[in-house]
Amino acid sequence: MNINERHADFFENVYAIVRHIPKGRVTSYGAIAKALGTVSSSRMVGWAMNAAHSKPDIPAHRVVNRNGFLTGKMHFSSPTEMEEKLTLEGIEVINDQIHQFNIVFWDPSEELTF
DNA sequence: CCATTGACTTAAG
DNA sequence: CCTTAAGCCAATG
Repeated sequence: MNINERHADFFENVYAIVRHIPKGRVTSYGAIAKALGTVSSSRMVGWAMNAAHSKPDIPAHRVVNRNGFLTGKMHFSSPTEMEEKLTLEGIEVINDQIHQFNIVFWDPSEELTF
């Protein structure tokens, strides 16, 4: 592959996983990064999400940090959009944090059955 | 081109 | 248990 495709591949990988997050479930940046084998590059997952705005069907609202906080809510069209969408999917959000995060958490590894 | 920042996480003190 | 440091790497000034 070309040297220029090296980061794009990572981005596409992130998109693929995020798209596969089941409705009513959430995951974390680190979990995605870990699934890609680059657990230390969890920041790049967040950056990929920022770039994901140009992509359709990317439920970025289902991706939160490892504490279940909606750290990225401010990056949406509306600061409340992320919270609203999660609530509509049956996820309880309290004070910008996902309630029972450990229950609704979705491990990307399950979808690694490519 | 160098410095700073950021939708993160883990480890160490 | 709470606070800091460091690693990560692209983007922006």
